[in-house]
Amino acid sequence: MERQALHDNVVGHIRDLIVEGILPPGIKLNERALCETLGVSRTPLREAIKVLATEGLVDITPNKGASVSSMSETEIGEVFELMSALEAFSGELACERISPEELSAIKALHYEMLALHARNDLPAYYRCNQRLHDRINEAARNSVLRQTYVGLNRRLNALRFRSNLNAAKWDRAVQEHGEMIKALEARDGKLLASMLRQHIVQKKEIILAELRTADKPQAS
Amino acid sequence: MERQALHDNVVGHIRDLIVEGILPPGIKLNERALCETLGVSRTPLREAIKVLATEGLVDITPNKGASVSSMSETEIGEVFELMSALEAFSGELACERISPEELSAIKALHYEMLALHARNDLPAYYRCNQRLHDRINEAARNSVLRQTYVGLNRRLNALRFRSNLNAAKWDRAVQEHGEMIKALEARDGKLLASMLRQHIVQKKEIILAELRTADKPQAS
DNA sequence: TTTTTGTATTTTGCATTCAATACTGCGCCG
DNA sequence: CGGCGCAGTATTGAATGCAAAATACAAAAA
Repeated sequence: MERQALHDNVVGHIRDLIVEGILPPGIKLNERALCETLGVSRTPLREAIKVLATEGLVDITPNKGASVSSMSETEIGEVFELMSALEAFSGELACERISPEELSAIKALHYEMLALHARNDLPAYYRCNQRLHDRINEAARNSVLRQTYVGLNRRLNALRFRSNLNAAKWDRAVQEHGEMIKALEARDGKLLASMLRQHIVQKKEIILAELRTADKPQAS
Repeated sequence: MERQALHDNVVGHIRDLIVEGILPPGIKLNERALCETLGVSRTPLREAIKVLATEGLVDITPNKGASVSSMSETEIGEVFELMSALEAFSGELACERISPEELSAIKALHYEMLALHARNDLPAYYRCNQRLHDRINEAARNSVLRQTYVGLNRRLNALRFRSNLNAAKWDRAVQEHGEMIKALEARDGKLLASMLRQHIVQKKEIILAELRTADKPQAS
């Protein structure tokens, strides 16, 4: 194993632990414990934590240590809001730049999602959905946009809201996807952009509403 | 001075050196030298470098050290492209959320810019311009958007293209600003967004063209 | 003269060590 | 009985030390 790989691996490893939900939001990161888990000393580990903090996945409190970032409701809303703009912009660019092969791949994913919807397999549907949006983002052919998108997406994934969509909303999301694919095929950038934006805003509303109903009962 | 402040100060300090152009793109960051300049040991310095690398201001080559990031022409174009979307979105949100005071402040900046334009003071105009766009971005009231915007802006500022706009283009930019202010006053989000986007795309074209003419002569 | 190769020096990456701050738990006092 | 203070411990932040890699340089051979 190369020498520098160590540091980057540590970043990637901890990031995975966070995004996979193994390290849930708010949990304290004990340096010593993580060192033993990852088999490295504190120096590279601390470097990794600083990096993850700049990525927004970790919060550092001076002299008190680091913890997995737990976003406030408003911050979650803000991330979704920005995501809506990035998705919309991705869609618009994708309409100009997508290749036939990429379009086919996206259509294939869409059909896969139709199947998963019919089969009522929500987790697989989510994974497929993520991949589809990723493909659109990649089709925009802008690596800076891509980086930004991926970074924000990780912050959201770290929160692990696998919302259990009710049937009506799921149906609607599927239908929206269908229309979005049509717009992409027609290379109608403006239309796709506005649909994607609306789609994400919708998602934001659903998840924020769910967060509120999930928190309130505990308080009462 | 607090204990943790040290690390963050190191990040801020080096970042300033880069954004101010004291450390120009491509230059190698000698750890030992920087340690002496900043009066810290290598540990916090290296942490800072890793952070700056995640911010995109520094490139790290394994076992070879760090250097101030020098973007390719395509990458610069990509950053501008994303900026155009962020500015547009900021404008749209600002139209919904801006306070009368914020609007007044922006109008004041605009008038200041008119004066500077008349006085032909380009550097001051640029600073004012930057502040105006910052204010719009802040008026969008989305801290995540703000963070992303600031980060990208720093990467561009590090490149230090203080382009010496010809009169016609400068006039045009000033006029566009006037129209943008009108749209903001009218709370016409869609209009402001499209204008801002066009404005930044314009800026991108100007700067990329200038980069090409600045590079080609050296090669020939 | 140019290239190549072997060595010395520098520089990077990581581990360890040291200092300072925060937490814990126990006794003491109110 | 409960709150407060103080010692002890743990944990964080930074400096130092050490091994591996890269660079620089010089001498020798083509």
